[in-house]
Amino acid sequence: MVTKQLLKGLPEDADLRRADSLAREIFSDVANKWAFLIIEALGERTLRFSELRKDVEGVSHKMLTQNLRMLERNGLVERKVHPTVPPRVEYTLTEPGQALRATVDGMCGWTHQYLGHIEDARRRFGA
Amino acid sequence: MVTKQLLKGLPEDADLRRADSLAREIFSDVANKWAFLIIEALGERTLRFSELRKDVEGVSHKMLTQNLRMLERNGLVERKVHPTVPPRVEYTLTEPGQALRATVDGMCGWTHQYLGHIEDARRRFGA
DNA sequence: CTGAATCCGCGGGGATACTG
DNA sequence: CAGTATCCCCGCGGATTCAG
Repeated sequence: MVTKQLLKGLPEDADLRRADSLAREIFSDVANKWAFLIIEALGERTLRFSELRKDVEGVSHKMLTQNLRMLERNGLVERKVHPTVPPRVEYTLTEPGQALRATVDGMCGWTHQYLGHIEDARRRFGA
Repeated sequence: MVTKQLLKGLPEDADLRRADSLAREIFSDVANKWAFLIIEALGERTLRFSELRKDVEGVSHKMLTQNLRMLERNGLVERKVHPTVPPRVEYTLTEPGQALRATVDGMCGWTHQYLGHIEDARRRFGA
């Protein structure tokens, strides 16, 4: 199983362990609510900071910048600054970002599909 | 786009809004690092609490219980208690859980595939 | 408009101890 | 072994301010 190797750090070899720890780090970075919502919001579009702020409901100024920096650092979004006044900054998913979006979309679909199941489960759990 | 409706709460109709807010809630619950790692660890296997604790590296006792409760509440994992002594509790992914695992697996694959890209991006960002 | 920096409160989350 | 409860602290994350 590919994921076992990815996530569990078999102590075979120094390089493998490095890659593995890096992978876990990336995983921790990206597997968070805001990152997902941002990726989803971007989709195939290019959006400005302020537009993202509106689209990603409930995100604070700070969290948005923070996550955008993180995504940029990992090469998931590209940040393009237009040196106008007032400044205009646009964010776009890179190819790796697009690839991950497929996963996020999958999760959105999943949520839709199982909304009913989940509501039921919650009712049952309430007891 | 299905996800837009899912994540942005179009104010059409009361039921739609309810479903949407629920969806966002679920999304917030599940889109977190520990939940993903737990789902990944469970895979097709059934694991005991202590086994999970070992497999999901770095998770604390508290976080594990907390996330397991959450996943159980949402019907993603089934919790089976064997009334023996000492007690034995086993966790298994339900069908919805399995379905979501496909997504999580996708993300693991993605991480593998783009490890190189990401390392490069980080180096570039360092400047 | 974008974003860095600062302040600060609250809660996430670890450690520990205790029950069944 | 599994789970709950308590304590406590650090850091997330919101609000605000200042800069470019």
